Amino acid sequence: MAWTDERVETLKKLWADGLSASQIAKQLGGVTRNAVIGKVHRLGLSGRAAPSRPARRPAPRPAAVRAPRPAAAAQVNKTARNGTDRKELIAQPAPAAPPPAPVDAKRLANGEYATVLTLREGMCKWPIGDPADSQFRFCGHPTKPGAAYCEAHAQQAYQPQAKRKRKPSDDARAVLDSLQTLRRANF
DNA sequence: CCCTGATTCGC
DNA sequence: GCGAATCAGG
Repeated sequence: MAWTDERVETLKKLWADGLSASQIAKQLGGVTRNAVIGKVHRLGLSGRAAPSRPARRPAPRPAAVRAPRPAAAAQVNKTARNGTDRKELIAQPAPAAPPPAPVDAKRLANGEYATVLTLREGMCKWPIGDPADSQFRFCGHPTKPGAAYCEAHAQQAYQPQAKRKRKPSDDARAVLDSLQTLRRANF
């Protein structure tokens, strides 16, 4: 992607607006943040009014002492690095409904609870109780093929990040609720 | 680890 | 001139 007059103007404006090089690169498209920074320097735009952080100016490294860059290794890494740089952000769906209450552990055919020794594929691996306690066991309810947890605990385990945004007081209540649930399960 | 800008140098 | 690789740091 060439630096057309229009793209250069956009670059100048966004840079003056205080956007970071990576943000400008995303907005322009077809360039990396390195390309943007390189262009900024060639245009003589480096050094802005109010960057989020002042750019430090350390002592320049002596070129003669600097280790040579391995060109071959650079080529190998190019694809992966570009893939990382161009990664697009995907909009997150709306938060899910609150998770259901935890389930009681399932008893096995012999009346015991699932332990680390008896837990099998297809059994919910949700831990219940203190792992150091002899009463420690696993949920043990059936899972979908390949799933680590039963439906209820899967919802508990895989909550969207967004819906965890609550008031601190609510978080404290959730902790107390969890402790009471554990007590009920163990004693 | 995420991110920031700065610099070098092969192309 | 361009920008990937790298550096130096928050």
